[in-house]
Amino acid sequence: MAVIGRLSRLSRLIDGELRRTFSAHGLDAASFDVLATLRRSGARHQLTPAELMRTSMVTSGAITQRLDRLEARGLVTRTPSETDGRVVLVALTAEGLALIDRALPDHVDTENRVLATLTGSQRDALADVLRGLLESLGDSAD
Amino acid sequence: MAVIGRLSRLSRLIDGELRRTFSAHGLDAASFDVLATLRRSGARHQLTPAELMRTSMVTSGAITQRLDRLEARGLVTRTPSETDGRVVLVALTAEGLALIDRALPDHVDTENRVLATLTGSQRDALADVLRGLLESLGDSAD
DNA sequence: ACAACATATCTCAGCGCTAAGGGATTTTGG
DNA sequence: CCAAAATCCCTTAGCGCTGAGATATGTTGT
Repeated sequence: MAVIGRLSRLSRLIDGELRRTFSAHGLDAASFDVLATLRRSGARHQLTPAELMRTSMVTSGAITQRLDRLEARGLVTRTPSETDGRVVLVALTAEGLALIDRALPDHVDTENRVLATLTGSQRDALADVLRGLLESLGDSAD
Repeated sequence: MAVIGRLSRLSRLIDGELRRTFSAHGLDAASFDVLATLRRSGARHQLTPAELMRTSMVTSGAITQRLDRLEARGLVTRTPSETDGRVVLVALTAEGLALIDRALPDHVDTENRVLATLTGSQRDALADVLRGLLESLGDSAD
C-alpha cells in the first residue's frame, strides 16, 4: 500500500509550502490555524478553547499555549463566559482580524498553486475520497 | 479548497491509527520509520544517515537523535565507512530485524483497515493523484 | 440536597524536532 | 597541488506538543 506513505509525505511537503506563506505574515501554522478558525466562525469571530481543540486536532494543553501566545501579541482576547463558569470565550481582536484577512488570500493562492497540476475533476474526486476516508475514521469536524 | 485541509486532517488521523500499532511493538513512528526503511534497503539492511534523512523528510539532527535511541536499544549499529571518512553506515541488528519483521505485518493490516472503505479503483486513482502531486512538489524519494 | 460524575481550562515535565552551526573529510577548479 | 566549496554527521538551544493530572464548575440520579 503506497497510499498511506504518500499521504504522509505529501502532507509534510504541503506543510512546508504553507509555512512559507504563514511566515511572510509573521505567523506559524499553529497561530494561523487558530486565527483562521476564529475568522470562519460566525459574525462574532468567537469560539471556546474546546471548540478550537476539536477543529485543530491537538490537545487542550496545546490550545492553551497557542492562545497564550496569540493573546500576548494582542491578536485574540479571552473573556470568561457569563453563562458557564468553566468556559472562556476566545475572540479575534481588530488587529487579529486584520492580520488573518491579509494572510488568507495568500494562503488560498498557495493552496491553488500546490494543486495546480490537478484537473478540476481530479480535485473533486480527491475531495470526495478524502471526505469518505475522514468520515470512516470518525472525523469530528468538517 | 477543502482538499488541503482534508489532507492534513486525514494525515493526522492516520498517524494516530498507526501509532497504536507501533506502540503495540514498543515503537513510535520515528523508530518504525527508520527500521522499516532499513528493512526495505537491499540485502544488507544498511543505509547512511544522509539517505535516511532524505527518505524520512526530517533534519539531520533528528536522524542523529533517532539513531542514538535505536542504537542504545541495540536495534541498529553505526559503523564508520571505510571508503569515506565522513560517512557512517547504519545497519539493522538481528534484534532490530526481528522486531521490524514482527511489526510490519501488523502495520500493513492497519493500513488496509484504514483504506477498507475504498474500492480498488479508488485506491489506484488516489495513488496516482498523490504520486503526481508529490512529483510536482519535487519529492525526492518514492 | 447531595454525592458522583462529566466537562472545561489550565499546568507542567518530558520529548522529539528544527534551526543554526561546528568539525572533519572529500571534491572541485584553477 | 592547493585553496575553496561541498558534503556528512553531530551538537545544542529553543520551541510546541503530548500525557497526566489539578482545579473549578456544571449536571445527573437518588
